[in-house]
Amino acid sequence: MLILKKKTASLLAECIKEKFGEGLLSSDEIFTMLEYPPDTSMGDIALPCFRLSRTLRRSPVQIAEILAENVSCDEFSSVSALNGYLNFKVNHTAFASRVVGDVERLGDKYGSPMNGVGKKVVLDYSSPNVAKPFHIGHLGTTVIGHSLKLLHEFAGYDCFGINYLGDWGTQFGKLIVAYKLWGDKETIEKGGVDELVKLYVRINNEIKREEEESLLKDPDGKKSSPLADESRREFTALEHGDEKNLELWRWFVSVSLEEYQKTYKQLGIEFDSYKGESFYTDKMPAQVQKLRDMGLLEIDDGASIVNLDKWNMPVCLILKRDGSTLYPTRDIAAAVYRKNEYKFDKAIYVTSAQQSLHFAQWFKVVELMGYEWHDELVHVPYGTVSVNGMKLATRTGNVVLLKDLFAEAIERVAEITKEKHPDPKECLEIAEKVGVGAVVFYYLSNNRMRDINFMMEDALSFDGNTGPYVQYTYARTCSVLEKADVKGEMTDAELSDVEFELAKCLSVFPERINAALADYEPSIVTRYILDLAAAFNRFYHECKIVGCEDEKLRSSRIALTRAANQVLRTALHLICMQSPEKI
RNA sequence: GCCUGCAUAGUUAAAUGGAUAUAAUAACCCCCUCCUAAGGGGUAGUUACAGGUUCGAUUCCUGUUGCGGGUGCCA
Repeated sequence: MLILKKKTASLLAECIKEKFGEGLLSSDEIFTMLEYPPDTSMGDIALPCFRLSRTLRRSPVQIAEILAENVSCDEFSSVSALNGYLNFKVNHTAFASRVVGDVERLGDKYGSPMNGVGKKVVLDYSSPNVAKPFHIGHLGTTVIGHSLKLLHEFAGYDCFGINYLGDWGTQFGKLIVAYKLWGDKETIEKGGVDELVKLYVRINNEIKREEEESLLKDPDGKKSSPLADESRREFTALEHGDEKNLELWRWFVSVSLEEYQKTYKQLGIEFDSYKGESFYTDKMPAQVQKLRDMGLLEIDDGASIVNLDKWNMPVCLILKRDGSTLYPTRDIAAAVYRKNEYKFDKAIYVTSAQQSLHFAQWFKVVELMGYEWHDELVHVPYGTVSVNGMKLATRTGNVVLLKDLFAEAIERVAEITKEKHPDPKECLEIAEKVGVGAVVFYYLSNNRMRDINFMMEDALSFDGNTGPYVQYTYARTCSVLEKADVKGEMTDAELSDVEFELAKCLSVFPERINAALADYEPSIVTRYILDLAAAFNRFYHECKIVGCEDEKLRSSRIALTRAANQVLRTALHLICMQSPEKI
């Protein structure tokens, strides 16, 4: 469709030159004015002539009429004027042949803009905190991040996915203390992260209790807790390389990671690096020193800050009063390390929109430090998740673990699947793809900036605009192709509207991919998939494919089905979904 | 206070400044002797408010209201 639009634009530019005079409008200008009519009965491509009215000094209606009479080409079956719009109807058969031919020729590269070749992108996403629950709140960064990675790979970029694990900080002091007091190796090896979380929650409660007690004893004094003090000591020991604590820490990390891997595996996600916060601890002092040397640091109330008044932002804290580092410090050090190590052309950070200010601040600091690559840093924020209308809160227990969510989805799907697929192994395989896919699809349907209210019933439903619907459609294309007697290729058989609409939908895929990349917006792909699935299903219902008696038409229809199959598979992959051949 | 995001059928969501604002869902009604009914078709129902820019505004600007987030020693 893109090519046709370009061709239309140059055709129009020439015609305008001829009828209205030299140098009025370039082909590129006209191209941006072309659009798709809301109703296909009007046409397939349209040029609104209102803006032309001033430069061409005629009424829009007249312009449309003049152009309609003077533009023609064999790609169009008709060119007509209507209310100031110039409408082009595309020749069905020729157009479909070309589109299907493109898909056939390019295969799983069809739709790729290929503008990332030779460039490198690092993506920072998912990044759960070790020994804390991996819950539904992490779904956004995980699937948006991975989808963006896949999209960039599709565009030819060399991609590097980083899971910036929250694997450092005072919580490990607490965990070490809790483990020494109440922990038990076997229980944790068996229970995994859940057991670590239990220990963490328990010690936090204990600390809170101790602090309250201390206040009761001495209402005017500072609250104190021996356990908290002990935790700080243990973390300091860890920082200083205490071998015993290091060993425990490594173990906590590996236990957590092992469990996260299971979820990642269900999603088909692999990371290229798991370098977490701990990795960058020794890389911060150099950056702090650089800030100091450049005179960017100010001491305010004992803390070291970078003043950002000029940019209408609050100060960026670099060092606490006690000299310890903060989140921005680590992010800056990590960015510098990654630039040197991976030589990225773009670094993408996928986090909740709550962190938008934080990113704006440290991006600015990086700029002030004179790193010329500051404009290669991109923050991709997304809206807050709530579940069934309630905010996520560990305290109130409104926390849904990702593994539980997926398990629930898989179980529900299996209920239906087992009727069609009695073999338990096959049933489970399908249920896993469809169950996980349902959740992912539901999440990625939304514009990422919108706050999402995760309604369990909707996320796990199978009707309408859902993951199961599109996967089912994909399986349907597979089933048709399996039954087809010939490979199928486009012929000169006359095509009806539904067939043409399907071809049109296929032709628009590259444009949607471009839009998704430009906006860092996977939901554009998700919505495209729905359009394509709907177009295919209508085609499927109205047209007999393998049973079609006209040999030429059958061949064309099979070819169309194969093209739909290819594009659905490509698109599903780009939003982290599997393409089951049977459902 | 300041900064920032969001506001569309009962509900969840679409709509590069363009034509009659799309879908899904819930409700009602059709379609399996037919390539997978997790499907297709039909009926009914929407742009928070007030201005402005424009030939034209759901879209851009200003203000109001409502909800969310951020705002110096958490990440």
